[in-house]
Amino acid sequence: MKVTIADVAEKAGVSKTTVSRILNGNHDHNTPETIQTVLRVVEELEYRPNALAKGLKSMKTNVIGIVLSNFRNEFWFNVLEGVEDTCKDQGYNLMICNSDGDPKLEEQYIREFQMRQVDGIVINPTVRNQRLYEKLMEDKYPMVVINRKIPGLHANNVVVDNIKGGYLAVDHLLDNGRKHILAITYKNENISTWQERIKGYQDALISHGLTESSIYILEITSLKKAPKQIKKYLEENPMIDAVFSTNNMLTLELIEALKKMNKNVPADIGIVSYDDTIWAKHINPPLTTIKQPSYDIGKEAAKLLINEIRSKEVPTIKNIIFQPELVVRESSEEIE
Amino acid sequence: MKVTIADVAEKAGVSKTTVSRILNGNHDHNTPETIQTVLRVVEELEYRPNALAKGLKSMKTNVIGIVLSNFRNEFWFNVLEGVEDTCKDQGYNLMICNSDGDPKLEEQYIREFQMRQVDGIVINPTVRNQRLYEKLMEDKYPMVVINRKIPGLHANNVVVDNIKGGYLAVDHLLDNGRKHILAITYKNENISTWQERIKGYQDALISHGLTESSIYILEITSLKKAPKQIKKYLEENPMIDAVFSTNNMLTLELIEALKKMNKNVPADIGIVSYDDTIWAKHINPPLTTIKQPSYDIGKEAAKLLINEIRSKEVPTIKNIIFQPELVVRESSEEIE
DNA sequence: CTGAAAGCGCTAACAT
DNA sequence: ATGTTAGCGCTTTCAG
Repeated sequence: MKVTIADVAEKAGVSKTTVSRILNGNHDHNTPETIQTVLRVVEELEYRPNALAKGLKSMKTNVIGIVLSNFRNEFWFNVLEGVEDTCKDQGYNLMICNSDGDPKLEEQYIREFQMRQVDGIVINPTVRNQRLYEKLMEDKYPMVVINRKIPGLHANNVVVDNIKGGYLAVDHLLDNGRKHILAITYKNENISTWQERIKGYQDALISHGLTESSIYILEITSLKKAPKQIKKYLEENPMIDAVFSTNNMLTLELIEALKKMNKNVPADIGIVSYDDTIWAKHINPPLTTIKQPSYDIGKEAAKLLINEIRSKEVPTIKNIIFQPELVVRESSEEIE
Repeated sequence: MKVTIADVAEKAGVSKTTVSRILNGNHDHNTPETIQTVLRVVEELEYRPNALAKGLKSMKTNVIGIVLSNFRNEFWFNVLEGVEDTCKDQGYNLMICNSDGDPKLEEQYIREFQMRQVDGIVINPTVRNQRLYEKLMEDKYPMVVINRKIPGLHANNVVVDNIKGGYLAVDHLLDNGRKHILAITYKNENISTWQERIKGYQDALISHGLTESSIYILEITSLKKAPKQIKKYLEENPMIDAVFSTNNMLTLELIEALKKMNKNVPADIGIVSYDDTIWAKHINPPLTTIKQPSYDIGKEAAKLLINEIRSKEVPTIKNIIFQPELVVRESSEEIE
């Protein structure tokens, strides 16, 4: 049978109140002997407080929920690691789920988090549940939005400067003599990240004196079909001499396509990819990438959230923007 | 303010019991009108049952915990995806944490899970908390051990046949004309996985008529130092013409080392790696790998666990062994 | 310095 | 067909 606080109290010959107080560090006014006894009995009985009962009273669970949109990308694991580390340090546990980009699922998971009295949530939003997001804000439910921005929502936000990322990538390619740069994106969703990366792409073109006619954008809708789509596009646009890939999984498919076309990287086509994954430098040729501080994103997001949860007054909304970084390798090498 | 079942009951003009019954589907004996009214009020008030209170009564939380030992390996993400999918289907939520191979942390996390009344746990054990594991079994705490075996523990277990994996890899290399095969392992822990893979390696050597003198094993203790360690070993043992890498992250370092030594793969050194990661086929050259059904491991483990949680009688302990698969690519190509 | 008692939100006998 | 009541295990006034 489960041992409860009553069992401890009885065996120690004190009241539940006393046990509770001692276990929660409110023993300013307890006899050292009482404390000793209680702690000993707790040991003997291997008493573990029931967090459910505790939470029911205090309405705090010390659990935070995180809704991701994807379990397939290394990026998210680094983010998770950051969140986990912070949670561990601060005494929180993590409930994790994956909306898989589905707004229905996202809503369901958030509801479940709320029912479970999760203290707050970190979310990479599908950006398709505007009413829900607004409701959460109205209810002052502690929340941190990561990676994407929700248009018109004044919420805690931890993102990377994606315009900058796109700019860095394309500016670098142009500097290295590339003239006709194709940008490829994954999934046609209303998602700020790749739109901003494309914005950066365009900014770079403009700042190098290029015009609209130099804009080449290909939207990939499915990873499986990607190699074919890319191949087709490159055949139809033979002037392309570089590709800016806004997604690291997509880059692998791009390379596949180029291999099939017998195109050489970087001689024929230069590449800059997004996210400095563990394999980026081992690919042939080693990839130039835009590196995002994924671990720090997770770490900061969790800190921000826990801060908001703990603060008594209404906390100020914070907007943290991390800077991406260009990591130069062979795939974007200079051509004359 | 939070709306509770009492608020709903009052506004609907019925008792809490009635609301509870209707919300939980026990409305065999309720007037259709009552049901209507209650559901309407629930809508209006946006009532969400408090899972904490519910759990406190029923001593079931519909949460399962999972303790991983690592967030850095793609393998685990696939496992997680499998677990998640099953949980979603079965109405469970997931609490995830990362022991990082540290037995202290592992113990702490399991304790927290228990305090939170998590219904059961899936664990990739550090295999260093024997007493704890035994205690969990004695307490009949629903548990499924994945990926590794805990010596002497008769627990639910979902693993891949690692001996087979090692055998497949090395048998293949020998068939393709390799004579001196080095096996590299990561971390010197008491861990069944790589020990078994090494066992398979040895079995393959023996079945090809080779003796102890053909055994080459290198234990890497740190990923960072791996390239140097490997380089040194290969220089000291120039007869080596193939490497069986028991860990996919290690393979990347191996390739790094070979690159520095100007060794050609597969001409000079053949490679078989473990885990068919997304990048394996995009590496130069494309890697021959041992593929593990990681998603299915997660899926089965979760099913097994939920089964045990739900079964009334004492459930039989199950031991599921998945078979690995050899995926042949260029890195292990035949030599004369 | 310690205890009694109320109550967090919900469910489930046990009435009616 | 519905309501009353007694807890689940814990914290927290309020009293002593």
